[in-house]
Parts: sequence; C-alpha cells; structure tokens
Amino acid sequence: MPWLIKSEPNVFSIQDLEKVKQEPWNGVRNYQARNFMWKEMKLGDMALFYHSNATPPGIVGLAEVASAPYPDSTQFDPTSEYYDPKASESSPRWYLVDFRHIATFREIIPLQQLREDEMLREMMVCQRGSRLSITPVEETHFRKILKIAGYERRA
DNA sequence: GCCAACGTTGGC
DNA sequence: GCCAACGTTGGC
Repeated sequence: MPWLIKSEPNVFSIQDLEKVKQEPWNGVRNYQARNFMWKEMKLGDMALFYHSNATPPGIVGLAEVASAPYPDSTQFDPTSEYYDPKASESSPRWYLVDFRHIATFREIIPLQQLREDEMLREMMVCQRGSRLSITPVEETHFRKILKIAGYERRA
C-alpha cells in the first residue's frame, strides 16, 4: 500500500533524505502513525514525501520503506527531545521503519493543487484539520500524483 | 469512563 | 502570529 509521510523541511527535508539516502523515521509520537509503521508497512512500500509547515506545503518526492519495524532509539535517550520516560528497552513504546530516497520531484505539487483536483482532494492530507503525519494513500491517487510529477508509466 | 484543560500541528 | 482541529492527560 502506498503512504504519505509528512516532514517539516526545516527539520528534515527531501533534500536531506536524498543526501543521506536512508533514514530511520524517528520522533513519531502518535499511536495511529506508529501502528502504520509497526503493523502495516511492508518492505518496498512507496511513500509520498510531504513538506508541512512549508511555503507552500506539498508533495516533494518519493521514498520507499527500507526496513522492518524496530524500536525508535530516541525514546530511550534522556537527552533527546523525543525521550519517553514511560518507555524502556524491555518494553518499547515507539516503533519505526527506515525510508530510502527514491526521487525528488522537479517541482513541488502544492497542497492547493491537490485540493483543486476532484479526485485528489479526497486524500487525507487534504482534509481540514488533518494532523496525522503518516497516512495511507489510495493506489489511484498515488498513480495520479506520479503522473503529475512526470513519472508516466510506459505501456 | 467522562470530559475539561492543555499542548501540538499546520495551514493561512 | 493566529487559531481551528485534534490528541493526550489527569482529576473525579
């Protein structure tokens, strides 16, 4: 299943992912988002990379799930801003997967453009007040976005 | 188990 | 910087 992952570019951008190639998706502290990574994501699943709190906000690239789920190490680190005192090595609370960079789009696909599209405006990221940082994406929506980004599938 | 208070997200 | 929407916390 395709996914959409949000990141604030001033924290971690698609350019950062392109540079490091692969990154543990740490710092997620929402149970629904955690469960997607822990229980639902499969190795090789595609993920649209979305810049939030950006000007403009929008989809900027493509990544893929590059690991099985494992505990987010930042939950055990008291010096981390993601430290969780209720978690322990013997009973971790937060799990994550790695994402690998696939592509950086030549142009951002702005949120506004998604909302103007009759089909794409159904996406969770387009819903008012949607704050979930990881959301599943419909196959049809995923394919349309790749097409908009210029990744036309050959016959 | 309810729900008010609070903190965070994220578009604008 | 504003504020609506949402998730979490904690008293009861």
